[in-house]
Amino acid sequence: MDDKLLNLLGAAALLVHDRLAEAEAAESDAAAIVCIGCHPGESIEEVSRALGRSHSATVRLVDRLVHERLVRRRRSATDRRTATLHLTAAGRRRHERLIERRRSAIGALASELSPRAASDLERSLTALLRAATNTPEAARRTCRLCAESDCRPSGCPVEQGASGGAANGPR
Amino acid sequence: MDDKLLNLLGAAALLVHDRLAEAEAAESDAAAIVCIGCHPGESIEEVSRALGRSHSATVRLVDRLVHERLVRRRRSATDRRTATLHLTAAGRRRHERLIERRRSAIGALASELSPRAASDLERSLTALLRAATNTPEAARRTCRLCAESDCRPSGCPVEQGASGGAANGPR
DNA sequence: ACAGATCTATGCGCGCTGCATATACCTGGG
DNA sequence: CCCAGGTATATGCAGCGCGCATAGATCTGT
Repeated sequence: MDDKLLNLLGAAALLVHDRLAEAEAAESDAAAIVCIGCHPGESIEEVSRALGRSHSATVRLVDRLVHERLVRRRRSATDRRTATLHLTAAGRRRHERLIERRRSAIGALASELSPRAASDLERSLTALLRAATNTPEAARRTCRLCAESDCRPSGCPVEQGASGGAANGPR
Repeated sequence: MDDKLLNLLGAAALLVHDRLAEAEAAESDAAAIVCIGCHPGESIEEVSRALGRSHSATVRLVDRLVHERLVRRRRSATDRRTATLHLTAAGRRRHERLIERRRSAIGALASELSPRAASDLERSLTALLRAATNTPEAARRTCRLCAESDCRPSGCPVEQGASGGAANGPR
């Protein structure tokens, strides 16, 4: 395996991450908004696994978002221990804004690519993501900031990898 | 521009970042070790710019590393305000270990790729990194975790982008 | 020689974290 | 029916790393 490729991959990941951080579209709060926005009704426990944070950290995180009137926390009807989380109208607007910022931050990078380079990149990243994702949990984690509506129609390679099948899910 | 590609790029960056974080080879302390290891004698101010942290945060960071006997802080002979930073022997060992962890974390991802996909990825990432880097400062920042010895021999696209030229630096 | 810039260092308060624990609730075995 | 063990949320606590504001030392140009 080519050591230079490893550096390129690491550097590119860092570059993308930095640009997202500048756009305030990276990590924690943003991921929670996206997570709750795409999967309404999930519990704190589920969100904490998708975010890779401890349960208590997620509790405080949700506290903050509730305090900012972005998230509503209700008790489940069927299991009165668990909370069900939903975005408020303001939360949905924030979600939209996050997706938009993410799109433009990454778009600013990708727009420099030639069509040829773009299709090379899409093919090779698809292979990388599919191979690296084994479980649905890992898929949730990897896609925790994605705009799912952009990916789903043409098939998310992360989810495909997670479902174990080679191409399009279990047969 | 294809919105799906944006998601793929964002997800892959997150995946790589998470794997590096698990390997404790991401951010702050690690970046400082690599930074000082590759550019011995630099000042706290220079390191803080490469890391993208405030000056005071970098002072405390260096304090910690000095306290762990990984870094030596001396005063410059020519400018007695500035500190010159160097790794100790233990620091160099840590540097080696970090590079090794990073290599294996990213290698575990990249090793799944077919030779064809790997060369596609290398070409397209090279284009991406070159286009996204305009200044030497940005290059330092993007490469703050790289194993420079792996990249330099065959030309780092980040540095080439930073030096302003289209291909191989200014003519 | 003095003013302003530059570099390092520190006091302070804040925000987020994980650990340990408390409380509430569900589930299954007797 | 009741109780033990598991699960989910919430909270007290202490620690860490951060940035802001500022102090002190040193350089540079006029």
